[in-house]
Parts: sequence; C-alpha cells; structure tokens
Amino acid sequence: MSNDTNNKLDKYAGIFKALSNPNRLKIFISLATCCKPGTIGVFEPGNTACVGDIGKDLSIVPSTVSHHVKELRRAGLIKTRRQGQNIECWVDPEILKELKYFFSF
Amino acid sequence: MSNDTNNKLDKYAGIFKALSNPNRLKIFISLATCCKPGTIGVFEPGNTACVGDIGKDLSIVPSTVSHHVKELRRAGLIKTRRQGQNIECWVDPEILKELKYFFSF
DNA sequence: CCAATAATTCGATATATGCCGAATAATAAA
DNA sequence: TTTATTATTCGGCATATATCGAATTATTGG
Repeated sequence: MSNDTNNKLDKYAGIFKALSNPNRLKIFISLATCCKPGTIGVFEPGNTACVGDIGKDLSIVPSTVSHHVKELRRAGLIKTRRQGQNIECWVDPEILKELKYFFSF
Repeated sequence: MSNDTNNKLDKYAGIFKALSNPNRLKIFISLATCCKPGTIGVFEPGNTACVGDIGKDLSIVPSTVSHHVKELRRAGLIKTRRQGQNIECWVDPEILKELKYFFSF
C-alpha cells in the first residue's frame, strides 16, 4: 500500500476517532447545527459558538471541553479563532463534503 | 435532550469508534471496495470476503481480525454469515446511505 | 471417528482515553 | 493595576482498547 494511501487512511481514522466520543460528537453536531442553514464555515456572528457556550449545554467542565475542542481541531473537523476572551469555533465546510464523498463507494 | 436523540448519538459514536482504528478502517474499506461497483450489500459470490482473506492482506493475526470484524458488526457497519468453514463479510449498504446523510447539514 | 482448516474466545500486557480539579495564561473591565 | 472572566495546561486516576499467542470450537473431508 502506498504512503499516500496510508496518510489518507490515518487522516480519516483520526477524524473518526475524534467523533467516536459521545460528548465530542455532541459538540460537533452542536457546532454544525447552531449555524443558520447554509452558513456552516461562513464566518459571521451567530454562526459560531465559543468554548463556554458549548460546555453549558453538556454539563462538562471547561477543561474537558477545551480538550475536546482541541481534538476536533486536530482532526481538522473544526476551526477556531480568538475573539476577545472567547475562542470561536465552527465546522469546516470542506470536511463535510469530504466525509460525504468518503462514504460514496 | 430526548432519549431518542441520545440513542442516535450513541449509535453514531459507536460507528465512528469502529472506524477509528486504522486496521479496522482498512478492513471496512477493503470490504466496501472489493465488491463490483453497485454490488455492495448484494449477497453474491465475489461481493464478500472471509475473515482469512482479510487478514492476509493486512498481516494481522486471525484472532485480531476476528476481533475487528466483531466490532464492525457490532457497530452495524458490516454483515456476516457462515458459508462452510468461512465467515463471509460484506458492508451493509443502508449504513452507507445513512452516513452520507449524517454529514449533510 | 480423526485430521485439517477456519474462526473465535481467552488471558495477558502495554498503551490510550476521558474526566476531573488545581494551577496557569490571556484578555477585558473597573 | 487590580479583579473578573474565559480558556488552556497539568497531574492523576479509572477505564477502555489493540494486539498477540494459546486454547477452544465449528466445519469439512478422508
């Protein structure tokens, strides 16, 4: 198997690992659905959520939320950027396309 | 959050956990692509692979392959049936549809 | 029935993960 | 500059996972 194939494999395994934890999956779905339809990945107020907001809904302590956000970012599923005291998070629209394609055998 | 929503969440978390291991992902992709186009989940000779075949390609010992197959089956990603001494495995076509839909936000 | 082949289960071990609370860092507001 | 808010990092613990080899079960063929 080629090196390229292996890289791709590890990339997707990493993505699925990030989504394999129920709380992390909840966070991902929250971020994907908190946006107005058609605005995922469009950087505008109201299309993002910050770490604190995420934690409130799920009753998870901030340190754990932070850890999960880091994992989602590492996998390439979400993007983040600091806005004042908050870190805004949103889902990368490209990765959604890729994932849909991944399951098109 | 409703109980139904939680069940769905756990179901998908389980699916992604099954795909989060590189070797298991390889097995899944092998099964999905070993079939002739348009024949995934169509139960016919040549559209399935047995546990032994799977192990050969990946240099994994049979006991480990068996464990991985069990996990993929538990997650609902693949189906299996005994055919003589062999256990035939194939990808459930329904789950592929569902997964494509899952990433359609 | 006995030997061969395929697959599963079992036992063990090393590694990874999820979670929390405490301490730290970054930014904002008074 | 001091205080408050938000988020990250760190240390630790309990649990889960991946993998292997050995033993066991299922099936086939002689």
